[in-house]
Amino acid sequence: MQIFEELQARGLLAQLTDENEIRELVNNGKAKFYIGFDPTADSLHVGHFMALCLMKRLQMAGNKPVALIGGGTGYIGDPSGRTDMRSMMTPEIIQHNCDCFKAQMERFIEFGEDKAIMVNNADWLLDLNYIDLLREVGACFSVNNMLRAECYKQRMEKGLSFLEFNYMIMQSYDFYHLYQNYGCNMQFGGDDQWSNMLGGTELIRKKLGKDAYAMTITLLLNSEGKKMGKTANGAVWLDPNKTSPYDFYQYWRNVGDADVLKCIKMLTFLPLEQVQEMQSWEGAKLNEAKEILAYDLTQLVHGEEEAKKAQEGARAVFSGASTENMPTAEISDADFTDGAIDILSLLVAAKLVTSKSEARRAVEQGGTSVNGEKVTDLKKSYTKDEITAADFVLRRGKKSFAKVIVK
RNA sequence: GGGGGAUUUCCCGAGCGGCCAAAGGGGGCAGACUGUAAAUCUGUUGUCACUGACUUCGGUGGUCCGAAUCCACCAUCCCCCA
Repeated sequence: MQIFEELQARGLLAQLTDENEIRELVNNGKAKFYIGFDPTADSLHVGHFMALCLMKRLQMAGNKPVALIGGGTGYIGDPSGRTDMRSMMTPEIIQHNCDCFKAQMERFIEFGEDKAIMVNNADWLLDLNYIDLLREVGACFSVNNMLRAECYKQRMEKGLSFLEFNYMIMQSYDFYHLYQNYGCNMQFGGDDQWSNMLGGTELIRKKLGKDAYAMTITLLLNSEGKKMGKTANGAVWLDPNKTSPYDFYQYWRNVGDADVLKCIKMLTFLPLEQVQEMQSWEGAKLNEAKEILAYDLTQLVHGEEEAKKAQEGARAVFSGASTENMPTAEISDADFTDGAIDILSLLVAAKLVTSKSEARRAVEQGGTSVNGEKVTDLKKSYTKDEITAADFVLRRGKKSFAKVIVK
C-alpha cells in the first residue's frame, strides 16, 4: 500500500484540490509540502500533533516537508473556526511561542540538509510594503469570493475586523512565496484552513500561471462532533509542564468507545493490519484498545520511559498494583499546623481541588478517600508521621489521586 | 459622521431599587449503575473562620438607609443610516 492510499485508509484526508495529481506526487516522493503553525500558545497541542505525524509519514515516503512557523501571521490572528476575535499578542510573546514550537517540533521531525526545513513567515511578511502588496496581490483577490468562504461567513454575525479579514491574504502570500523561493508545490493543513489554502493556489495560478495543490487533514472530532484534544481546562498540550504525561495518558485512556479506533487510525503509527483486527473488539475488550492508544501516543510524545510510568501509575490506581509510579503531590512543612494537617487543607495542598470549599464538597459527597478508606469527617486531620510512615494515597473521585510526600 | 442597543457568575441566558451569591439551560465535579466508556438517575457548582460572614453582575465615580438594577463619564462590541 502506498502512502496516499494509507493516508486515505486512515481517514486522514478531508479535501483535495486534485486527487490524481496529489496521489501521483506524494506516492513518488515528489511533493515538497508545507504546513503552517501559528504561534498562538507556548506549546503545541494535539491538533498540531496530527499535522506533525502527517509530515513524518510523508517524509518517510520520500517527500520534503517544510514546517512554517507563523511568526508573521501571528500578528494578525486567523479568524477560521473562531466566533470571536483573538486577542492580540505582543511581539515578545509571539517570538517566545515560536521558539517553543521550534523546540518541540525538532523532537518529531528530522530537520537538516536534504531533510525537512523550517521557515518563519515573519522573515518575509513583516517587511511587506502596504501599497506594493495591495498592487501585487490585493488585486488578485475578490472580496465577493472571500466573503463566501466558510471561515468568514461564520463571523459575519459576530463581526469581523479588517485585520483578521486579511489573514487569508497573508496565508496565500506565504504559499506564493514558498512556491517561488523553495519550490514548494503543496500545502497541507487542518480542514478549517481549506479556504485560506485555496487562496494560495489561486494566487499562484493568477500570478504565475502554475498549478499548486492543497489538501486538508480531517479534524479529529469525537462521536459528539466536538474537537478532540480539549478538556474543560483547555487543550491537551504536548509540553509535559502544561499537561503531565500522566494526564496526557489518561486523556486517551478515557476516550469514548466510539472514538478509539478512529484515534488509533489517525494518530498512531500502528500498522493498518493490526488496526483491522481491533475492528471486531467490543465491550470490555475495547478497554485494551484504549490502553494501546494511550500508551502509544504517550510514548510518541513523551518517550518510552514516561509512557511506562504513566501506564503503571494508572494501573496502580485502577487495579491496585504497586504505587511506585503513581503521580505524587509534594507538600511542605509549612502546610502543617502543630504537626498535623486537616483533610481539607491536604486536598488543597495536593492540588486535587482548587479551593477549600471544593474540598469540603468533595468530602461531603463521599468522594474522598485515604489509602482506600472513605473520609467522612470534615475535621479529620493527619499528623506528619502518618503521612510519611508509608505510602499515603489521597484520592478524590474516581480518577484523581496523588501519593502525598512531605518535602 | 449621525441614531439605536448590548456588556451578568466557566458558557448561553433571566433579573430592571430591598425577598439576589443572583432563575433556567449547557458544561464541570461528586454519588448510584458500569468496563477508568456511553446512556440514565441524584446531589453539587463564588470564597472563607460554612446554620454565619465576606467579595462579585465591563470600568470609574455618584444618588439612596439600601444598587446587578437609577445617574454621569470611560471602554469594548453589535445593529441601522452615511
